[in-house]
Amino acid sequence: MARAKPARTDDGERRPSLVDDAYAAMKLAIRNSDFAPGYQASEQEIALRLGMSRTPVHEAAIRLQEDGLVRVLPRRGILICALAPEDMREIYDVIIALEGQAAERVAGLPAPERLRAADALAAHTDAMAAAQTGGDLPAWGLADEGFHRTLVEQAGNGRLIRIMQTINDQSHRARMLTLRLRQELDASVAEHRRIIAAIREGDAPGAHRHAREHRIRARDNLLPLLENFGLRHL
Amino acid sequence: MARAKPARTDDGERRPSLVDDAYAAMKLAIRNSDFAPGYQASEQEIALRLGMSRTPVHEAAIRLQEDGLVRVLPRRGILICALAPEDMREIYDVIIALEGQAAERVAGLPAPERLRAADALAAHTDAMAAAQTGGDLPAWGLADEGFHRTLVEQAGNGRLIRIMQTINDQSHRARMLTLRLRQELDASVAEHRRIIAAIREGDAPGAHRHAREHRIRARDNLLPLLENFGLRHL
DNA sequence: TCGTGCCAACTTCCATGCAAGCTCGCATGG
DNA sequence: CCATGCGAGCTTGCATGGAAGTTGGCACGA
Repeated sequence: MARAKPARTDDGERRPSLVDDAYAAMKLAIRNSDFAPGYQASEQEIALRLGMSRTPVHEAAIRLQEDGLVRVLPRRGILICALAPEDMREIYDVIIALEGQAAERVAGLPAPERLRAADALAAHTDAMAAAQTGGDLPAWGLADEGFHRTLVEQAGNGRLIRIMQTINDQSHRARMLTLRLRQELDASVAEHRRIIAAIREGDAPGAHRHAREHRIRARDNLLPLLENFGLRHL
Repeated sequence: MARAKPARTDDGERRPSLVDDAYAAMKLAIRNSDFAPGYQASEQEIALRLGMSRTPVHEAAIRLQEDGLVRVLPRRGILICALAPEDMREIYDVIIALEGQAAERVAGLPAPERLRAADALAAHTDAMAAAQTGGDLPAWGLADEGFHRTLVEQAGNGRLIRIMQTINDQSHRARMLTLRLRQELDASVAEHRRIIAAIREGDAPGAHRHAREHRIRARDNLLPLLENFGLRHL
């Protein structure tokens, strides 16, 4: 007989605690800019809104602070972090290094695995091309995100995945803002295809180089946009 | 008149809260293997030992879990994480990528700054050479650590620094264990000097490549040691 | 008008209480 | 002898209260 409230699911995962709920809710709110950067909320207020007491909210705030999304100011509240162009430079430096490494790893996989990975990456890239001809910008963004997430996941390095996840959470708002300003969507598709080709051939250094250069070009397109539009913090 | 218990120091830093104390104490205990990997402690017990209540210990445990040093098992206690050789492979992948990027950045700095950085790096490397001829292994380890920390710090990327700090905390125990097993200390000194030379010349790609290859070689020396000694978890 | 000091309201920090979940050992029945 | 059920004692999850720190506005004096 199935238990009504299993403390663990069958695969060993814990059921979400209130802390997890608060963490997820706050993270989502920050992603969607329901909590705008610079906004200073009190734990009490958030707890009330989420229908729980202050404790789980406080603990979730600690985790979010560790993720770099908020700052907990002692006795003053929770501050939603803003990003300056300088932060985006930092973030891109990390992305450039780690995604290049991930691509190299994927290209170094045994043939069956790396071909499967290449197929998955190609599917995302095809979706990008389709969205581009259809003029569907959100779909393009989603497919692009899928490509990069898949690339990192296929490298099979849990720490690398986790770091990239954190850094992507930080930069999500900036990506959304600049999506409609970018003029070089077709270049991305072409570069993705070069990365995929290198992976298919098992050309690890080539995959590394192409992934790296793809992100470097994206950075060099993005940073001027942010600075010219005077986005001191977003 | 100076206040007895300033809430903030003059440069805007917060005074350590009990949570910070607990975090630092537990982190140190893990570093020193006072808490051995695999050990399962109760928050109550740690709280008692540190002379505080469970709350700050619990919150510190959340931060340590975010750092990957412990796992908080619901209603069962705090488990000190162990590292398998597989984890070290993951960790080295991240180090290889990020330290290469850091070296590139430092080499790309304006001449005065990068020469100052090179001098600092050279000082650490000289200390390594001296410790080596003197047979002082702990001093060698400390100087080596100083070199790599300086290299990353000089790149001036806060996120990169933070990530490397976290990953170094994770691998600290493994480094200590293998320090006395390594046979190639002189190779490290030579490779460091190559990195420094590239930085002095402002040769960013060269600095990147040398830093990368230095860490790749170190990994290829280290991983077999761990596996041959049957260190399933440490 | 402007500067200064003080107080009230609000905030988090931390201790503690209660409830619920997990573990392990013992008793019980096959 | 072995399997099973059950309960005592342990653990943490979460709520809440008191204490202490921070802020902002208002009254007061120059």
